[in-house]
Order: sequence, then C-alpha cells, then structure tokens
Amino acid sequence: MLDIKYLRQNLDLVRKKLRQRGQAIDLDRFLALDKQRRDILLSVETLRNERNDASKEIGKLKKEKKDASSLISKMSDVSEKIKQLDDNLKTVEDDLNNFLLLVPNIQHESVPAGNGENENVVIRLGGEKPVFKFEPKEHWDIGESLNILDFGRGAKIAGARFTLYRGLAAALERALINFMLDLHVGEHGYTEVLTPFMVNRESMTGTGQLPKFAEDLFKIEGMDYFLIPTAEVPVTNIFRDEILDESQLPVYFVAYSPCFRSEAGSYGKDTRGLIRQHQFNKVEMVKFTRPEDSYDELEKLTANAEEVLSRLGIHYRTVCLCAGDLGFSSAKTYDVEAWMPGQNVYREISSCSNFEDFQARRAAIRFRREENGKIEFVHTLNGSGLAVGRTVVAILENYQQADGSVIIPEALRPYMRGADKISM
RNA sequence: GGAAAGGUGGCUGAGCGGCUUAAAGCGCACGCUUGGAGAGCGUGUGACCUGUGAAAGGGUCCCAGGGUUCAAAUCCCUGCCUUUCCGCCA
Repeated sequence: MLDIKYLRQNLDLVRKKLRQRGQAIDLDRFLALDKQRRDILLSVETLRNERNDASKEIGKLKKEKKDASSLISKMSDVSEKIKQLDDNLKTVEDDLNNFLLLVPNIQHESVPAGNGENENVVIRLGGEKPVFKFEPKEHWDIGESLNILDFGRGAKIAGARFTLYRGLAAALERALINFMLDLHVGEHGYTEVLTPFMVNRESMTGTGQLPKFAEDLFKIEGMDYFLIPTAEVPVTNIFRDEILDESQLPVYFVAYSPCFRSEAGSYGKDTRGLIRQHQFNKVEMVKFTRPEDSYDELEKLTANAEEVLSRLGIHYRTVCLCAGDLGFSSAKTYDVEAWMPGQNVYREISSCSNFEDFQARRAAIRFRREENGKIEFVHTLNGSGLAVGRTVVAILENYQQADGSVIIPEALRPYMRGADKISM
C-alpha cells in the first residue's frame, strides 16, 4: 500500500510511474474519495466534541439534581446525526481502502523502463555452461528413464501439475532443502523458521496476495484459510502489527515450505516436467531492514541466492526486471535464472525483491528509531534461496551423462548418504 | 467435540453507565543527589486520524463486529483468540 499523504502530494509522479508499469489506475477517484473523507471527518468530529462537552454537563446537572432534559433531547438529535455521518464515513473509508489495496507499488528509480520479460536487463553471469558431446535431454526424459520422476502417477494421485518423486530424486529434493538451509543459516546469518503452511486472510492481505490475486490461491473450503503460495507470506507476517526496536534490525529469516499455486491463467504453459507445479518446495529468505539499508540488503540477498547455484556448479544469469515486468508489491526485483541445457533456456530459479514499505504499511510492521523515538515502517525483502523443484531440474539437465546417468554435485553428497550418481 | 474461566498500555493489574483525560506497581527516559554506581527524590512515558511552516487544538483506540443509552472499558448479542478440565487423536 502506498502512503496516502505521499500519494496526495505526488499525484503526477505516481501517475507517471504507474503508467511505466503498464497500470491504468484512476487516481482522480482517489482524490475525490480522499476529499470526501476529510470533509466528513471534520463535521463528525465537531459534533463529537459537542456531545462530549454536553455529556459532562449532563452528568454534573444530574448530580446536582437539576433538570437536564432539554440538553438530553438536544443530544439525542446530535447523536442521530453522528450516527449518520459515521455510516457515510465508513462507506467512504472502505472505498478508499479498497482502492488503495489495489494500487501497486512504485518502482525504484534504478529500475529500467520496459514493457515485459524481453526488456529485462542482464546484469551478471555466473559459472559456465557445461559442454556436452551428445544432445542433452530434458529433465522429464531423464527423470522418467531413471525411474525417479513419475508424472503419470502424480497425475493419478492428484491431477495435472503434480509429480511423484521416487528413490534418489526424493532424496535429492530433501538434500537440496537441507543444503540450502544449512548454507543460509551457517554462512549467511539467517535464522531458520518453520511456519504454518496455511494462513488467514489478514496475512495474505499483508503481503499483497489479497485482495487482487485471489484466483492464484488455493482456499480451504468452509474456512477462511489459504494454502501459502510462498513462505514469504507467513514469514513476513511474523511481525505483523508489531513495533520492533531499531537495534533488532536487520532481521534475517530463512524458511523451507511447500508452495501451492493454482496457476490460473497458465493453461498449456510448461505442461511437461517439474517447472510449473501446483505444489513445489522452496527455501525462502526474508529480511526486515531500516529504510536506508534496504537496497544494500537486496544486493546481499541476491548474492546469497546466487551462492547456492555457485556451490552446485550451475551456470546462471541475473536480470533486473524492467518496470513492466515487476510484481505488484515490488519496488525492485532481480531474477536469478539457471541454465537448463536440456531445454536450452534460462529459467527463473529465484526472485529477489525489495518491497520497501509497501508490505510493511499493509501489515503494520514498524520500528522505533533510537535517536528520536519516532516510529517508522521497516522495509521488507525476500528472495528464493532457491526454488527446490527447479533446482532438481537444473541438476538433472546440467549433470546428465552420455550413458543416461546423472552425477550428484559434490556439495550435496553428504546430504545423500554419500551417493555420487543416479543411474539405472 | 463437552464444560468452565478469561481477553485493559512495554509488562503486572484496578476499574458501582457520567469526577477515566484508564488507578497503582514494575519497567523505561531525563533531572537532582554521588568520586562513581545503587538507593532515594522529582519529572516524564502509547498508537492512529485530522490540523499546521512547526505547533496549539480536536477526534478515535480497553480483542473484533453489531446493539441498548443523551452518554459504554463498564450492559446485551455474535464472532475470534487464550487458558484449564474431560473426550478423541499423530
């Protein structure tokens, strides 16, 4: 959510920024609602003030056994008026709030212009592409011929976009989770948390999934619970409605969680393999920082994600998303894309974002400045560290051998009972 | 699932419908005192909205939402959450 005062005072700038993101938002409606709200507020508060004074007077008169009936009947009218104005105010405030909840964040000045994916800017390459003396296969072929990924039975058990892992694939998934958590906790200074995988509506609203993106979520029938689409939601909401001490900041959390996404609107996209599933595992990093630190922290967060790929020996590139490709809540996002030789493409394997105070304002996450005691919103950031299923894809495709086997990267072997290879 | 008790500020904890602008204590901050610390004494101690150059001022907030009343932390209803006991359960 944007700061209402900032919006009021920088209407043209906001309009311009939103246009760059490809967002058509009617800011005149905001102006009208905002004015209405303040007008009503002024009159209702004047009446309240009058009533408060009169109430004291009535109390005094009663105690002195004097007649208060004329004042009481007068206040009866005033109360009636207050009630009406309150109703109006509530309507206007609801409208205003609903409007603000649907306005996306404003991008940082360093974000490049552009309309979509194709205009993202590559800022870094890491590692090297493997060289194959044969035609590398796609991971779904590798996984099926090794009998470690069973797409047919996944579909039987649950449906399309669900997969059954078997044997060393299951072990590999679990090894990756532990490897990533150990790396971020042991070397990058994060604290591990394990959260609920279902959350309530407030949490979803706090991080920006609701109200706008309800169709992307799985909802529990008959209860107001949602399956999390990412651990970002429960982890960021850890501090919802809290005021932190400045000395606590920055806070770094890392969490493993399964993620559930309806993938509404992606019919026919990535239908084969592990790339786009209704359920997948992810290790997520989340940071709470002071405003002046958040862009440095974004660089470090992105480097933490890249480090996972470096340790696994997988080539990647890092792109800065252009204005038109940014997510709803983000002010700036780097995507880390792993090289997938079987498909001959780079695929997003981590997305690292600075939300500035957008989520903090929605979720009321604040901190107290030491020097003056003032309360401010924190900045929140998060990034995948990494998407586990897609990392399995990258390993299968990058480490495949001519004989159909797959070498296990050394960093993972201690997590896989010493196994160094997956073969028939 | 059955029964009961509760939800008040950073914490503990008062609060017969009007003198609550939420008592008191603890904590915290500042000052006095001290060689220094402690004790003692004094002062202060929330958030949000509105307003302004900044203020003053005004308003809201005692879990949430409704209701009764001239007036609600206080009375009524609904929901949520917590705790205890019983049942069931990985």
